[in-house]
Parts: sequence; C-alpha cells; structure tokens
Amino acid sequence: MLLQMPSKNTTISDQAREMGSSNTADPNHTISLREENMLTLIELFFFAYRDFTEEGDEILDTFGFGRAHHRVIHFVHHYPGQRVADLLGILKITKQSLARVLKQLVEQDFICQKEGSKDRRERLLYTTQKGNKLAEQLANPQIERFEKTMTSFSKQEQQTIEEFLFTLIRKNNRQDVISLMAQNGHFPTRKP
Amino acid sequence: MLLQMPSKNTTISDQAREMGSSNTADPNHTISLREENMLTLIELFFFAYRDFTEEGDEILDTFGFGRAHHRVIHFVHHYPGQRVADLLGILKITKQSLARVLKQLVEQDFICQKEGSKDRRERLLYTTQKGNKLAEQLANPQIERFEKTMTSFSKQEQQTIEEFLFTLIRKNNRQDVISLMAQNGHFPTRKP
DNA sequence: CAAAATATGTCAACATCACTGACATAAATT
DNA sequence: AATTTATGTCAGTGATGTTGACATATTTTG
Repeated sequence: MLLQMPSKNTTISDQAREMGSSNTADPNHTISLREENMLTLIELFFFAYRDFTEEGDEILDTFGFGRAHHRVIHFVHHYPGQRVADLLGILKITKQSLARVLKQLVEQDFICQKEGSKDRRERLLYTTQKGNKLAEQLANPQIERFEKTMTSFSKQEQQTIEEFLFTLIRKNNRQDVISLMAQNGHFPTRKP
Repeated sequence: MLLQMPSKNTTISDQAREMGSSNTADPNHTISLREENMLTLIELFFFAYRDFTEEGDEILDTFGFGRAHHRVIHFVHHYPGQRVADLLGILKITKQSLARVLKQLVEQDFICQKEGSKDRRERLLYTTQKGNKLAEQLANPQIERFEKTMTSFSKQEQQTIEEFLFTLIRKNNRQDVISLMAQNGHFPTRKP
C-alpha cells in the first residue's frame, strides 16, 4: 500500500477549511519556521530508518529470524569477542530479550561462545562460519544502499554526514560508541 | 547498564588471539576499507535512531501509550486531515496494527474523525486540543535534539544532511514523502 | 579463607506491536 | 444493479520488549 494523497478529489485548502470548522484548532500555539524545519528532518529520519530496517527482512524470514537476530549477529560478527554484557549495552535491551534470540542463534550454530581466558565467567561471543555467511548476507544490501547514497556526496560532505549521525547520539552514550568502534580501528569523525 | 569494553583486563590483541584459535575465522573473505566505512556509518545510524526513539518513552508511559501511539499522533497532528489509508502508507503497518492504537486514541479523545466532505466513506483524522498538547509534548524533546545538532552545522552542511536522509529513503517511496510534505509547503532538498 | 560482588543463564508472567485472513458495512463508481 | 473502495472488526499468532526473582560459577575483597 502506497502513501496516498489525502483524497483524490480534496485539495489542501479543502482540508484547511475542514480544520477551521472543527474543534481542533490550537489558537495558543504558533510553530516557528525553525521548528517546522526540524519536524521535516525528524520525519525524513523516520522514513530513512523505516526503509533501512525493511531490508533483510526477506532473508531473515527464510531462517525464521527477526530483526533482533539481525542486530545480534551483526554486532557479534563485526565485533567478535564481545561479552553478553557488552551486547546488552550496545543494543540497550534487557538480558531476557537478548537471551531469547542469542539462545536460538547458538543452538542453530550461528554464534558460538568461548570462555574468557582471563575471567572464566565470561562468554565471549563469536560468529561461526555459518554465522559469518548470514551476517554478510544481511549486511550486503545495507552496505550497498549506504554506498550508493554516500558516493553522491563529496568527501567533505561525507564527513559532515558522519558528524551528524554521531552528534545525534546522546552525549552519555558517545564514549561507549567510540570505544566500541575503536576495537576495529575506527574513530567516527565528530565535531570539536 | 553501560556499554563496556570487552573485558577490563583483556586487550584487543587478546581477542584476536582467541579468535585465531577458534573455528570462527573466515579466510575466504576480506572486507574492503570502503565496506568497513559503510559498516561504521550503518552502526552510527543505528545508534542515532536508538537514542532518538528513546526520547518520549517516559511521557508515553504516563499515558499508557507506546511508540506506535507516538507515530500516529505525530503524523495526524502534523498533517491534519489524513485518511486512514494515508496513515497506513506513511507508517507501513497493517490496518489491524493501526486500528488498535487509533481506536484508543479516538476513545480517549486525542484524535477525532470527520467524515470526508467529498467522499463520506473517508474518516479524516485530526488531533483534538488534548491531542495537540500531547503531540507537542512528545515532539519538543526531539525538536530540541535536532535543533542542538543542526545548529552546529552550516546552512550548506544542513542541506547536505537533509539530502542524505532523503537519499536513504527507497526510490519507490520518495515521491510519497514529497507529496506528504508538500501538504505543509515543505519540499525536502534532494540531489539533482 | 569466607564473604561479597560479578557475569551469565534461566524462569514465569506480562505488554506492545506487528502479522494474516476473513468478513461486514456503507458509500461511491461503473 | 453490480462492483469497487474505504473503513472497521474479529480471531488467532508470533516477535520482541519488559520486570523481578533466583541459581550457578567465578572473581574479588575484607
């Protein structure tokens, strides 16, 4: 189902008229142009993420997995050796939510656990070869989409985009993201 | 729970060693630097959205609402006079999923429905004054976050960011987004 | 060493939000 | 008059999130 215009035979001014005659007007509030622009960006952000998460769903379906599995296998694959607690901090979900999907992924041999060498309580998480394959299969469409998007921007603009995404992350969480990515030798460019 | 380093006393090279001794190596695959950079962006996008959606949850809780209610009330508030079918196309969820939350919002007088003037089958959706208040309450933290983020960028950079978000939207859906935003006189800047 | 803290796993119970497919109604269109 | 369209509704199901309590093994601390 596509997003459609409000009504085939109704103009915007029709809507405005209807609105004016309803009990919905809010005479005490005027929205600034700046706020309006932010709302547009917020919606674009929503639409971009809506379409972004849509990818991979068909692949996941064939395994009987959902997006939660996708997220887990992505981060385990890209950051091998994470502890369970690390993953909880990355995904910001509860232990139980993680346990459910993790259990399935381990049972079906997509992820394996290794005892920590220093601390034997830890279960360090790694993808198996089967897991690697799935992770890459899931990542490819997203990588392609981002590549297509990013190549239409200059190096300078690409840096701006990276800074933008990083700045959107809550201040409290930024250091965690930096520490995580540093494990792969990545340091997201950010505003000074 | 914070995202923590893999292990307080384990270095990255420790992890690499453990990995090498496991059955997890994938000798047939090398990832390009370009792909690596895309993965970083993809993760930043995930973290940004993770933090973005977190906002408003406390407010919603006090009403017994969830994020689905947030999305519905946002789009009804910002684009008054949508039909149910329009909203389905915007949110890309099923009729049943929408009906559940919409029913609650109507029953509790956050949203009201008006018969279409041209087509009386249509139920045009509007926020009530109560709904306006909630919508604004929910939007404010997100507007603030985006304002804070965007003011650290130049006008030119802000345009780049808008173009980036728009380009991430699937080609098939872009015209729909344009048509929607045009109702508020907005035309997201996009690459030529 | 004994006690406390930590990392993980597990259980039961529950809420939200998504899905499918079928069917009903009213109104518009053909 | 028959078909299509817009909406609403029902029953059933599944994925994913939550809380709180508790068990186990292991490490750290007093």
